[in-house]
Amino acid sequence: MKLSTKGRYGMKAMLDLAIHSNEGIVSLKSIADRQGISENYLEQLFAALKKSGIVKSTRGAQGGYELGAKPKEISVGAILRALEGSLAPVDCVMENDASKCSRQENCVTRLIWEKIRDGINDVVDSITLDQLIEDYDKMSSKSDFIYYI
Amino acid sequence: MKLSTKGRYGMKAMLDLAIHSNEGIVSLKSIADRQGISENYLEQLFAALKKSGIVKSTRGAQGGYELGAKPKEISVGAILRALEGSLAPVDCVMENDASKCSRQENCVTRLIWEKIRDGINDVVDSITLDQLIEDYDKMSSKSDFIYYI
DNA sequence: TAAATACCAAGTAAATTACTTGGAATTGAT
DNA sequence: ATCAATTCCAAGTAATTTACTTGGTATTTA
Repeated sequence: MKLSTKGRYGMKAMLDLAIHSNEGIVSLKSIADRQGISENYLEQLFAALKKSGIVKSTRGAQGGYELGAKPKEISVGAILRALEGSLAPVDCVMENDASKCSRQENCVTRLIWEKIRDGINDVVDSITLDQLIEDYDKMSSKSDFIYYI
Repeated sequence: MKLSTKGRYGMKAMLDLAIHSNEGIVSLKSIADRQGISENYLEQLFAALKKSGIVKSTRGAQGGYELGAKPKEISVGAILRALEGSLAPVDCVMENDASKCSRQENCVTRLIWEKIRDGINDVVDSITLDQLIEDYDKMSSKSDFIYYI
């Protein structure tokens, strides 16, 4: 039940992008340098994020990425699902998928998986990027030290 | 963010054990046969369950397993944690662990992981085996078909 | 025209998962 | 006393997944 590096790095990168987006378009190289993530690997993550409309890109020199919507409209859930796929704990309760097993109506353990799925979705969909930016600003103003993302 | 077969099979097996425990001690072979899981693999799962006190064993012929506590006292969370380890989505927010990173105090993404962890724990710790047995009994009485676990 | 960037497809080493194999130890039934 | 049924235990292994890397092409600005 662990997130992969896709979710972890992607979340860090998205927060980094959000925090630096007042400076205009942000290159992957700058995110990679600040966050200590491989730039080539970030490319793959941002391809997925772009496909979901969470970021938009500008090609060419001085190009880079920016948020695809307002921070308030981008949830942690959307980011994680773009990167990790459905957050359902087992395939048989994936939201949209057809891989539902034949036992679906009469399965007791299925009830458990649905509750876990809903619990996770409720949490991640209730947190938006702007809340995290706020958290970051608070930490920045309080601490003398560097404020990690 | 998927459960492994340990969690999935183990949960099924535990429910099977709970439902059949009125018939006395239950052998792994019988669980394996009913649930279509490899008996040898179940052994590994039950070793972990036993270590956590969730089941207790009787060796020798006519031996097997029984619940280590009343169904009401065994939560889905305890079962899943025995089999999968901590349900925290990333290592840095594992409940008991020392692998906390140096940034712990000033990390914004950490706040996300903690909320997800707490959301999952709240759900799984609130479901107990006796509730699932009740669900199973309800399904059994309503449906003409077989009532899967 | 050159540098900086996004975009793309494939390859790969390491780790993890999902088991299997081959036993030894224990116990109840005959 | 023996045998069959069981738990218990340690290793081995094939397949899959993860976490990248490599080696480009396309696009845009300076």
